[in-house]
Amino acid sequence: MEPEPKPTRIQQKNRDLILEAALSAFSSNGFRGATIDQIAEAASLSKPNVLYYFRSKDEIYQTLLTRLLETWLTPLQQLDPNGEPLEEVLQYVRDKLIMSRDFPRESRLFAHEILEGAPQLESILSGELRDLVGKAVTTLRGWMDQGRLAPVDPHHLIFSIWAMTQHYADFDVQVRAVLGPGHDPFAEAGAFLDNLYRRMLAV
Amino acid sequence: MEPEPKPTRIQQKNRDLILEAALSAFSSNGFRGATIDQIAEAASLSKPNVLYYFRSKDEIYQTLLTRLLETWLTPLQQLDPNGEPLEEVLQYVRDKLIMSRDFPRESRLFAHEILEGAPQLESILSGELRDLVGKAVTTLRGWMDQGRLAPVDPHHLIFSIWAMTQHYADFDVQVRAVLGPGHDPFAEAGAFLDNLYRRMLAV
DNA sequence: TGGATTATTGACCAAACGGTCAGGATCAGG
DNA sequence: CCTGATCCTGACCGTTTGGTCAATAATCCA
Repeated sequence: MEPEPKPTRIQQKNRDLILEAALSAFSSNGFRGATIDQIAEAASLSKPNVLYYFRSKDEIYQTLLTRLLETWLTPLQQLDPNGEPLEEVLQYVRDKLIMSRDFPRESRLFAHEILEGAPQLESILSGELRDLVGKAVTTLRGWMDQGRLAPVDPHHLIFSIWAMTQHYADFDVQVRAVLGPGHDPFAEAGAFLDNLYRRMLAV
Repeated sequence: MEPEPKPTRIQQKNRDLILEAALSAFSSNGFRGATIDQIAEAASLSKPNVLYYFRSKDEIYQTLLTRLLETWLTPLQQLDPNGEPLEEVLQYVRDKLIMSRDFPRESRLFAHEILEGAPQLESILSGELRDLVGKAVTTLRGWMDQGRLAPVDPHHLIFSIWAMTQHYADFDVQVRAVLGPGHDPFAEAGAFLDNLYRRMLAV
């Protein structure tokens, strides 16, 4: 095993700077579209200096992706089997919409990765993610069997929540262009989705 | 005005070949991720030959995008104000889901473009598209005012349909990874969405 | 069939890109 | 204040990429 020395103060700061800059770059241009120069400039570092902290562009991307994945999946884990079914689902929808509003770059980063066939995430998708979703599906199906939630396909219920909440981050330009000025997409979406899932899931 | 000579047989064939190859390349790698060599190989042409038919990579992309946009927006225009409200909406959902199933590359091409801020489409989004959506919104609102459809925000109703149907094309890898083998995502989604919009919109 | 038009390509170019390296600046600890 | 470790950079390298061009091949039509 390698000693794995603890990072110095400067290392901490610069690694964070780089990852922050990389998040912006990768999320708006995809992996291939983003350049190290771009990241370096956004982080106010020289290109060789960026490559002093990360061995390659790939390593920056990989680090960013895995570091963000956990955060991204947290809300789904908070679905409480002992809670009030409808309220639990609505809370999940709210959480996901808030994440789209407050962390649109993260959402777009994952969107890019999946769109391009998820070369880095494939194993996680059909591993950790599948298990996590599996648990949620069991919980949801339990509620439906008990007659506390209208019976719908639980997998597709989850997909629908992902699709509709992330849409407001990933397709933000389109949403705003179509709505025109004088709209607050996220506020309106909050009300719309609350109503939608109440109607769909109320027994 | 330029004479604009009519294309020869060979021009017709090779332009189509190139656009077909470009659709595959751009949809799976985005604009920057795709290369002219890649397109040339997929079209079984040499790179200079590709550039003989299109002046630049940009021109290929632009041509592809505008040529596909009309097809992409057709279903929304078919919303008939004189039809049965619920049935009209359900038909639109069905049409959009079929397009996701049969033309996933087109869906991903647009997804990439919007994700990256829609540099080429911005004017269309807040022009033609906004108008088109505006008409549909008027129709929907009319139905709701007449009490023939449950009252929901028409704009976000349309967004929800886009989000949920295109999700199955754009996030195909994720959907399949989470579902595991032995599933037909599009068939299941068809039933799920039919039920969803019935429950949401029934008076 | 001949000559003009159209189609095709190998060789090439400049810019952008990911990455390396030797050497100098800075910093932390004794 | 010295010394070793960490930090930083200008110059450089090989490759990829978008695009050009002169020359050759195929096609068309009078």
